[in-house]
Amino acid sequence: MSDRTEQTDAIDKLEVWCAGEEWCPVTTTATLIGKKWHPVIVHRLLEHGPSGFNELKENVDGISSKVLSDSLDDLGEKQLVDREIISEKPVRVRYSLTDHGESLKPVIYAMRDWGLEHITESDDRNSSIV
Amino acid sequence: MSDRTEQTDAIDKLEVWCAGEEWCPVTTTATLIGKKWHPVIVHRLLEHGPSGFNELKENVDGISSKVLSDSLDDLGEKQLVDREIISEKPVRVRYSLTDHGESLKPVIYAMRDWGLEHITESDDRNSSIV
DNA sequence: CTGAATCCTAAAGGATACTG
DNA sequence: CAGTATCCTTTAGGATTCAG
Repeated sequence: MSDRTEQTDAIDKLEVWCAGEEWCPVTTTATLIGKKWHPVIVHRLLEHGPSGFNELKENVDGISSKVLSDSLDDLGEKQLVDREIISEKPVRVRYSLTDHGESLKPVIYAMRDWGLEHITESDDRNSSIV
Repeated sequence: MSDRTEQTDAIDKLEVWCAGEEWCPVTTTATLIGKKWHPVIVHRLLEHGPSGFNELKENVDGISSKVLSDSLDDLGEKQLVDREIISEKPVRVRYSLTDHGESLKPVIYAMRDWGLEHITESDDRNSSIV
């Protein structure tokens, strides 16, 4: 209902965070996804689409319930991820990216691409990425 | 001299970090620049080119000496930033991006672009990015 | 000017167990 | 299935001071 209000709050927080300088767009983004698991979670949601809790946990791999839960809360507050209850009994939930979250695609994919290139570099030492 | 060795070490660390899964390129990148100030530091070096310590500190703005120093050490270990002493007396140092660090440009710029778009949204509430 | 050394606090992350 | 609740450890970050 009052999702406009919540969003405004989130944006206010950002402005505070970026104060001290003629605010920095890089910092803005870093603040949102600069947690250990955030980029991976967003990536998995981009790749696999809307997912249940445990499904997501499997895909992320290595994350504990608590941390995943915390991370999803945080991503929710930041309007990047949406949580939808799709069944009461048994409880079934579906996490998906909001439009806002979806818009991070270029960032996440840039990260993915960089990772791809630079790990390859170690396997394939003679590749000349230069 | 043995910079090849150091680089191999850094990459080994990454591989360890990414173990537990058929390694994840997103995580790889997140591990490297997923610290509070790392993206900003790299960004400033991209924008302003090679910089002295205090110059960099000014450009980053809001960071303490200790944290900047720690961050630069870390970025150095990861072969993203190079440190060069250009004068002994008085001590003058120049930090610059390695090729490796320079290659992060698309990632950092993707972050910057996202930040630009999504803060504008708050100033200019009626803009329809949709 | 360029940091290193200390000390401290807050926050993030993780292990484990349990619940509706 | 989808979490919460605890508890604990680690680490990041920050303030301040000192030094080459």
